[in-house]
Amino acid sequence: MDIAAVARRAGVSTATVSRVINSSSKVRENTAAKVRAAIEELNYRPNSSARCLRSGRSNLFGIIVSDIRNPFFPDLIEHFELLATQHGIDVTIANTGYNEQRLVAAVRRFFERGIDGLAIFTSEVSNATIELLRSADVPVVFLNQPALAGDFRTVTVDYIQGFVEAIEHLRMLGHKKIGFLAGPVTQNSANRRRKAFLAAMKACDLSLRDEWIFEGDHRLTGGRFAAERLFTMRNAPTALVCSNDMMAIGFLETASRLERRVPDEVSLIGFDDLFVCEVVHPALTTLHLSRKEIATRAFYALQASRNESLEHEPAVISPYLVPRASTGSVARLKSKAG
Amino acid sequence: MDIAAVARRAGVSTATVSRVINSSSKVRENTAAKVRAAIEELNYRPNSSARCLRSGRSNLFGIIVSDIRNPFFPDLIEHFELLATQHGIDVTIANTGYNEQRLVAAVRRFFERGIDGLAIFTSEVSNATIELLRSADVPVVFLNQPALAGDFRTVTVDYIQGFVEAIEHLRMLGHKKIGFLAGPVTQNSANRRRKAFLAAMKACDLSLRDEWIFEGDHRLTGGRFAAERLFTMRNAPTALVCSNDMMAIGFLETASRLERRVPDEVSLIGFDDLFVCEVVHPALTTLHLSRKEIATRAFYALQASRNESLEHEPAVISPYLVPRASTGSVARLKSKAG
DNA sequence: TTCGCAAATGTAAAGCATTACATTTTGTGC
DNA sequence: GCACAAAATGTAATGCTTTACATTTGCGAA
Repeated sequence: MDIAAVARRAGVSTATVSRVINSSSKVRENTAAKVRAAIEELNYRPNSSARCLRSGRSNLFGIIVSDIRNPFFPDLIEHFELLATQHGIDVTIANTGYNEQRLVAAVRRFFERGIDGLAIFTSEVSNATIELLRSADVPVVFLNQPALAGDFRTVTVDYIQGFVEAIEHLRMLGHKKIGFLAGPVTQNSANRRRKAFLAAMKACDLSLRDEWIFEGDHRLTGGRFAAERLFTMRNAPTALVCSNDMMAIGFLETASRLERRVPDEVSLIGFDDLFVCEVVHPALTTLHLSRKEIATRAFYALQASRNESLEHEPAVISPYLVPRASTGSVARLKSKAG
Repeated sequence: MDIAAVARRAGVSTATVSRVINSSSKVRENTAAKVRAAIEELNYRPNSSARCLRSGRSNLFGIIVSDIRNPFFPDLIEHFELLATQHGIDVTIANTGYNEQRLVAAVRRFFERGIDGLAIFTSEVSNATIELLRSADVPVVFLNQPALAGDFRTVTVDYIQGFVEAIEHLRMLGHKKIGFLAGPVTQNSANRRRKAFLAAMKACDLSLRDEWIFEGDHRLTGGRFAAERLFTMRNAPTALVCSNDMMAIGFLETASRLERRVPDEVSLIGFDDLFVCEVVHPALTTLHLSRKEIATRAFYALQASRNESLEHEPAVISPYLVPRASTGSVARLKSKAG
């Protein structure tokens, strides 16, 4: 059941069979039909190792995420995979668990397999990794690494605009003491969010105290710790914006355990809009970030790289606020306190 | 940067280099060291297409899940991938979205890539698919397809035992009118859960009315609809066991929207123990199903197949009850009603 | 009918690692 | 120092497809 068998059966050469399979050059319709019939009858499937070895193309895209347990990423994966499959491209996935070592290992493995494109949806990207990526001649697209836009394609999120929207929303509700639950300093994507938040606060003419910035880890745990801290500090912020939903959800969980009420005691805003936001209590106000759009932009960026179409306009995604029950008027809060 | 370059640099033949890489036969330590040095210096990485083509081994396992958005599966994937990586095996993932077509397509693609093992964590498995799997000589392991245990390795969940535990728990709380929110009839795994629930009810000497069985889809939606039905029916069950957590969570969401109280008006039990169970309101009582154990058993089943070790004992996983806030005493319920 | 050109098809090399088999080296016992 | 078995290494074929280049076919014009 190799290509030679098909060729014999169809009474043509292997080259012709190959041409039919790849539609790489014209074959008379008559001949093509015979070949297709033979393929069908023998139930032939080309061996992708051989194809990849010979042609240098694998028809395989790699996608690397930092935390597959964060529902943000499965969404991203699903959209990306669907799109790729529609284009006849396979996708292979790696999860780093926020670990740079695992990222490098994954990149190596992918390169050995000769992937044709690589989407990196993680933030822990060291210089060594960048070098590694540069050395291989493979199209790469990053999420939220605008600093790399010179060398690689990028899809970035307009965090500032998103945070401004969140802060405006809180201000309308009367909040002035707004805190931020940040991601780990070791991740440059988390740092971008942090900086964007500061910039947004400045843009909104609000001042931010150092002790209103809480350090987190982008997982549930980070939110849990932050809640314990916030509810025991004096002069706590009346509203907290979180760097992602997972932490906001962890915050809610602990708040509920401590019998503290959101938004009555503190208003909370997340980031991402995971499906869980609708089912937690109270439903979480958050900034929606479209996974479909990110996946689509990333995918086409890779396709464009492959086709040497060199227009290099970085895609920018705008999040937007989805108001739910976790944010409330500061007046209500004060009346309770007083 | 092919193997010949390494061989030249180390002053040996390509065969020797290959032997060092694969530790396939003895090489004098002295020689091996030279080879390793050459590999290091040239930063050589073997081309996996060539290896796979020649050896017939790809060092690649495939894993297919039915719904990557259901947090159950990312957990499974993470554990499986971690284990595989530790054993030097790559993992490639496909998501079917409960669609049999996509399952078949994924299997085909995987076979073309010459995967060495395939873990199928989906339930929509048709006979045509079984045939396809049988025709290829690749180790396969299924989750919850005990009917296939004759032909393939399987990991199964002891649903009956799990449901008995859930029902006993409810009975202790005084419930006798217990309903079931089932998964789609088109999935045989869902059917197994349904049958197991019926068996468990019988084992507990409880009777079950037909109208207390709700049809769902194993996603949030199914739970939402079920809640709307249950809260408007007369003679509704006082407790509801769900075929999975996603539906239970959808149920909670709609209950909250309808301002109906769980467990005051109805007790709710889920299945899986997703991370969200702790953060929804009320926290969801559920049956914990260990993803780590499933992943581990499945992985070693594949490894065993590869090594021709033919002991064929199907692994059985026992879920256990995790009581949380969504189940309550029926007395409390009656006092409210009365 | 014949010529010439473009289109279609065929031939065979190449891509890179593994491995059966052949050959050389090493080490042991005398 | 020699013979011989065992261990280490080398040679070259092999896996399957793609593709550069060579050849044949088809077709319109003369």
